[in-house]
Amino acid sequence: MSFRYALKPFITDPKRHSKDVLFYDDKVVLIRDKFPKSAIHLLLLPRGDLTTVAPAKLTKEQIDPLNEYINLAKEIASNEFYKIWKCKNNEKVKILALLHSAPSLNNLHIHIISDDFHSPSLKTKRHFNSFQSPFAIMIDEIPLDEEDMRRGRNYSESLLKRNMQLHGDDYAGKIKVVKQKLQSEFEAKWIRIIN
Amino acid sequence: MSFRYALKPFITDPKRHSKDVLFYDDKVVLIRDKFPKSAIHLLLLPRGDLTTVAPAKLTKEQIDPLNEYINLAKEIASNEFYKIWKCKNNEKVKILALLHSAPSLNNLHIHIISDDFHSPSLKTKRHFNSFQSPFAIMIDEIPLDEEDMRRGRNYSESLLKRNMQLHGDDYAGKIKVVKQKLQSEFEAKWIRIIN
DNA sequence: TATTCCGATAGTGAC
DNA sequence: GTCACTATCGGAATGAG
Repeated sequence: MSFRYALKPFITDPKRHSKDVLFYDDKVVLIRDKFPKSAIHLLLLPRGDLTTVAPAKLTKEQIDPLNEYINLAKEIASNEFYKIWKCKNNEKVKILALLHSAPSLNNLHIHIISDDFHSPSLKTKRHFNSFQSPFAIMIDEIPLDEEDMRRGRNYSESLLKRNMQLHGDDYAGKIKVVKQKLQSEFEAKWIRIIN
Repeated sequence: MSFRYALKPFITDPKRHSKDVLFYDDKVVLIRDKFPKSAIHLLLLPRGDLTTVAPAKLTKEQIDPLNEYINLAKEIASNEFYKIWKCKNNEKVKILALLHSAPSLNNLHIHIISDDFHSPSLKTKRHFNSFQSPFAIMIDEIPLDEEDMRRGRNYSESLLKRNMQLHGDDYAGKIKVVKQKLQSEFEAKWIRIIN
């Protein structure tokens, strides 16, 4: 089987992967991303026919029934985050729910991810842009407009190659600099809970 | 002093560098290249006013008096080569005399080099193209035509970035493949003399 | 185009 | 569109008693 179906075993048999599964029922499976791009990074996997739908083609009717699961997943992600990190100034962690406009894994998966992007697995400009450019389709953007260019694969891929932008600053392709910036921002806000 | 004058000490004081100097008189110094790009690679350094002339601007009147030195240098290079290598089929080693059209070292230097380009110091496409493209000005091409594009630095530099070509085959930028090819050709022809 | 160091970029293969 | 590996490509510094 191709790497493009790496998520399929979790959908078909969540019990077999209890170590990585945080929640499941007959509609969804919630797992930890194997290569987390933030301090907390989960994937919400619909189990039914939805698993074959392209993110850019999702309809309101398809996404609405998932909203309660998305909120649940955000809550679980938040709890997982607070198991490890404590805020220095009483702010709450911000959890995003989004889809990649041109994912490489074929089973539909919603990213549930904290907004820090501070992680050893975030290594490349593509990683960064897949969350910090319009390549990331926020859940509330669904359904995409009929003319949205992210329906086209070529345009979506071009978004991954563009210069990295953070807080309005252009970092070109300097991922090392971006990662240092993200790290110092994270460390300014969060402190690890010793356990 | 800038790296661009790395050859100057040899010209001004050849006695001080006897380990690297194979011949000198009041007109020239012949040294081993510090980063040889072939089995044998020497540099012939004119000592007088010629040391400041750009290779592409050399005149016939300037180069003619050097011809006997060039022949001597080729002879010395050949002898040095045969101290280490023996041909498997009685062919002679071919020694080239050439200049780089846009050298990075400012003192005029004529490369005296065997035509194998089999050396650990030949590492990059630029190295290869500096000898195996028109960037290499053969001694008998001097003086260059007035319209020769190699008089322009931009054009000369572009020659270093072009695809590598060997025996009419295009190797794109694949220096690893080119080096393997050069190595097998060298080993097919020459055998090291144990000493 | 001198080298060297570092980092960004690009192609490949995975079953 | 994934990751991991390898290799290629690209800029910057290089000294200075």
